[in-house]
Amino acid sequence: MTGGSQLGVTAVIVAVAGSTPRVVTVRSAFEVPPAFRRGDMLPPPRDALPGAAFAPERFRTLQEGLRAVAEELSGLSLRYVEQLYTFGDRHRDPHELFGGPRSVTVGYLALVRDAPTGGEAEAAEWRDLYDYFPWEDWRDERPALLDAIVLPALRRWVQAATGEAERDRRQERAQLAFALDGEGWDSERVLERYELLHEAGLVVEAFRDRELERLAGIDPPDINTEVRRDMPRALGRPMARDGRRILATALERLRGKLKYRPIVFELLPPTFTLNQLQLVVEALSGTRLHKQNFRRLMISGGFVEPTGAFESQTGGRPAELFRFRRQAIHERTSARAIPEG
Amino acid sequence: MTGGSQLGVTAVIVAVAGSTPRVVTVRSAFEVPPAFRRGDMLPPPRDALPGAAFAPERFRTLQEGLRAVAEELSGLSLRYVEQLYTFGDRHRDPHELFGGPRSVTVGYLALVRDAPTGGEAEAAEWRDLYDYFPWEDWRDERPALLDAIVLPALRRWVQAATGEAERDRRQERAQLAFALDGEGWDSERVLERYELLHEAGLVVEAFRDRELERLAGIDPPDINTEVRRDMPRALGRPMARDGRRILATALERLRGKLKYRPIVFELLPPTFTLNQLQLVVEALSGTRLHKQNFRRLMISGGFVEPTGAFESQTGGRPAELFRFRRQAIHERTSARAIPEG
DNA sequence: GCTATAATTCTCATAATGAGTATAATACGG
DNA sequence: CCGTATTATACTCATTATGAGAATTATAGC
Repeated sequence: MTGGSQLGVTAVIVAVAGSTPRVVTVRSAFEVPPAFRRGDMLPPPRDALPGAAFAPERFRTLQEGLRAVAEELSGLSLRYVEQLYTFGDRHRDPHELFGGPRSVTVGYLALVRDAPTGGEAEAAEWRDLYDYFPWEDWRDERPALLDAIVLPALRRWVQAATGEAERDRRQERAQLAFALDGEGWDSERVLERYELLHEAGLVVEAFRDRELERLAGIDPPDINTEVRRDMPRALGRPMARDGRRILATALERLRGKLKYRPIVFELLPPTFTLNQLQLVVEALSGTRLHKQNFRRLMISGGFVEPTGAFESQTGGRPAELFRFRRQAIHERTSARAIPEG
Repeated sequence: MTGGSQLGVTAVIVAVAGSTPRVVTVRSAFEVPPAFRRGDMLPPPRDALPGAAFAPERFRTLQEGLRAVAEELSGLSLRYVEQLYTFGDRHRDPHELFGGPRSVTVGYLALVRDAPTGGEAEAAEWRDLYDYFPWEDWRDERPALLDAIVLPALRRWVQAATGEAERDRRQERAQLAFALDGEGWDSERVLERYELLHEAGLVVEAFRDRELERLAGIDPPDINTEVRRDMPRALGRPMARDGRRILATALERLRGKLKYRPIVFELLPPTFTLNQLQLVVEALSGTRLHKQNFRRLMISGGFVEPTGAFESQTGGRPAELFRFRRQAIHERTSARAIPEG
């Protein structure tokens, strides 16, 4: 059809265990056909997002196709599923470089309750989300690698621009995404940051993509590759294909939605303490929240109601168990769902 | 090629002329192959959203493909383009009913400055957005057709449910989308409302879809069809295929985004009065805003700055011309972009 | 100069927010 | 049984944001 494009679905399946946000990954297939392999290549990334070709004859909707992928892969039945974005850039799948069709995939975000630990299905593995984006976790402190690695490298990248106009553009983008001058980090700009790092040659994928283009006989445009073989993974764990781009899109959407829709509850058991709830929100937003104000917003905002039961394994005063108020979805639509401080 | 699916792109191109929100439509092709046509069919809807099959060999990205569609169609060069959603439900394109492949389309929202009136390109036409969703325009008053037609019909639909559980589900959905009991209309739930009307058989498309399934020899599930040939278009102007669903998705996104990102400015000339700005926001949000507070938010929120020039064709005191402050994008990310009252 | 019209500025009560301090209920070591 | 550490929960307060409206200003047309 249409000169060959292949449609698939890709899942970003997220859970939070305690205060660790986790995502399902599978082992990646080798990205380079045997005929093109060479001995000195970067090892292929082990992690990929679960996905499959979309089979229209089997499924009434794309989302059904996605649910099937998740079930077949890990036995997980997804609670909350939301379409994210459709990725169709040229060469997003390396197979296209070696004669394959254009690969287009519809990315989905799915939320599940906690992570079934340990011995689950074959290839599926849960990984810490921040392994892929260490610069996004500001819960304990401003991530050290920002000042140690990212910002200096970005400044060099800005300076290395040819022409003043291009330098200004780079400066503005770096400022907006990474708050170069220290003020104004926007926790939601996850995708913008990842794409900037890719463009500046600071993630392993940038190096790999260039190498693949060379192998395929395309002369890649010369990008600034700070990343060498000897410093792989300095900026987060890589993923196969454009996996990290899709993952960044998911985290960005999640952080944005958290603020005005009560979706955290999809990640929690039926009853929970306010502290558990807060830890989950913090895990995803990557920031710390003011405990008392968080509690105030949840209760007076009508998001939760007390059950009367208590949890006493707290180490201090027992905490009351709450449940989500489903009617909250109806009321006060423009209510914020998490406070700032 | 995974059992045959056809990938396309579809554009929702929006402009606002004065206080009228408009969208580009093209003439629709006949939806039923000649061999299946019958004399007593509903006339095919004249309006369709512009779109085309995606040609991967021509375009590096899906968005490039979309821009090309828009240019070839109307000579429009799009200022602002945003991917909306990918539509891939079975039978969304009637051709699939008659042996065609599954049709999947990536919908885009595009904003352009004003509408080039009159003699534009071949098939393209600008139409009032609210022709398709008359129940969404609350600027002058609560739309009369809500109480006259929609709510009574929805109540009948709720009552007609088989089984109490299903009735409760319908009741809750109708309440959430249309504020059945009078309180709590949420201007953002555009898609939910359209889909509910479709499911309740209150838009012409519901009738048409059933008719098409009959023609194709599929026995359609019996839905409640309030809509008859003799009352077509009572609930808005129909569109070919799932055009109105895509359009509803676009309006919903637009209304949502308006609240926290300064995108209105994409629709305005470089300088404008605050009244013009307000009229455009109102045109899209479908509500009236408090003039003084709107002004306060725009100025103190840093979205606009005065130019010193004035517009004197106002009929009263001349209004100062303002321009958009691009830096506003950087500052205060969580700032609201329109006030409530 | 008077009037109609619309833009603009100001005022004010109320609610929401950010940041604390104070108090309550448990476990545990002595 | 008491004191202490620990965590949950309640309460306070200053500041800002919001919704609503009155008052003032600048034009056009008679």
